[in-house]
Amino acid sequence: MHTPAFHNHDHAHCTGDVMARAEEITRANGARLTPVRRRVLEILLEEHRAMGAYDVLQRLVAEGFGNQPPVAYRALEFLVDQGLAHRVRRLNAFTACMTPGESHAPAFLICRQCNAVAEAPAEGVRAALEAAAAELGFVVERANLEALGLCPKCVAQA
Amino acid sequence: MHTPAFHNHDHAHCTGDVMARAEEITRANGARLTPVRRRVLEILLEEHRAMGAYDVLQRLVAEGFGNQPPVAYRALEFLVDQGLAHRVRRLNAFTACMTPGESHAPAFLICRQCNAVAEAPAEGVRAALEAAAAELGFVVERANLEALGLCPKCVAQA
DNA sequence: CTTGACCTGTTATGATATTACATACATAAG
DNA sequence: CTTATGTATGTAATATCATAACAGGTCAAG
Repeated sequence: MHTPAFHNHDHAHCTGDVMARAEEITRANGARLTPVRRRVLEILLEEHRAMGAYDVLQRLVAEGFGNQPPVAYRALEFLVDQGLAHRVRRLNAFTACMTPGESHAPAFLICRQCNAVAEAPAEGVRAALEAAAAELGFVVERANLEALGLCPKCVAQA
Repeated sequence: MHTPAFHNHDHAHCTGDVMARAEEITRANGARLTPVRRRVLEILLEEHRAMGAYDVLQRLVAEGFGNQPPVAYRALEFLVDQGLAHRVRRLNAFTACMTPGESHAPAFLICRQCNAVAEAPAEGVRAALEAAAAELGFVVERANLEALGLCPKCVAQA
């Protein structure tokens, strides 16, 4: 499961918003939100969880798109490049970005008990990371911030 | 290449130190630093860079250890569990930890130009991450902090 | 010296990701 | 309108990374 912050929300509404933002962003970047790409983003939003490339591919096949891995990987890579999706490396998976265009470098909180994944706002974390990098003269362009631990529910149980 | 902080240092010396610390740490944890495990750690220290499991395996084979992937993966997993090595997910690779036993949750700085990897001290980053997680009631146990960007040399060139 | 826990080796397979090339489509220049 | 150009898609083949399952070996405690 992928929740924006371990609580419920108006799902259909947020999906519509994000797709609209996606249109704007890609247009602004001079990129094309083609059918496969759009569909992959919709799938990520619908499923609302971290999905493997092959999971996405299965859905695409069922809808008549190409059935080879590159079809999924290319669309996913495009979405990540546009800031519309994120790659969660710990899970070999991808999720739709819930706040495209805004504060980037979110942190992902992954529950080792129930596998829930939440996207946490991480401006402060990014700032700290850039500061630490700057100490060494390193310029950060992108970051993967992933934490493994226990979500609120599983903390309560334990 | 894996450098501790994008600059030179006394390599043989740091390797010896780390091995000694490794002995202490595993003994303290009631774990056994067996020949394969010790050798894998030495290999990581010698090569001084992020190595894939299969790279490590090749070295092991050449030295008469088992030649199947689990041999490498198990030793590497052990070292990671003991805090003697880190997994860099972005590279599907592992590196020896340069400061075992100390401040953990280092951040990795990966140069997209020359592929150098540096381990940066990241207490501040970890603190910020834990704070952000705490906001959502999430308890962080482990974290992968990986930044992609440009190292000092490559910044200078550009 | 036997038991139980853990470590190692091996087989087999699964899961993830990319390279290379062919085809199709969009856009803009002629 | 046609052609040239860049970009996107489809497909085959393969590379790379990782784990499950089981057999045999080692070691220390009782």
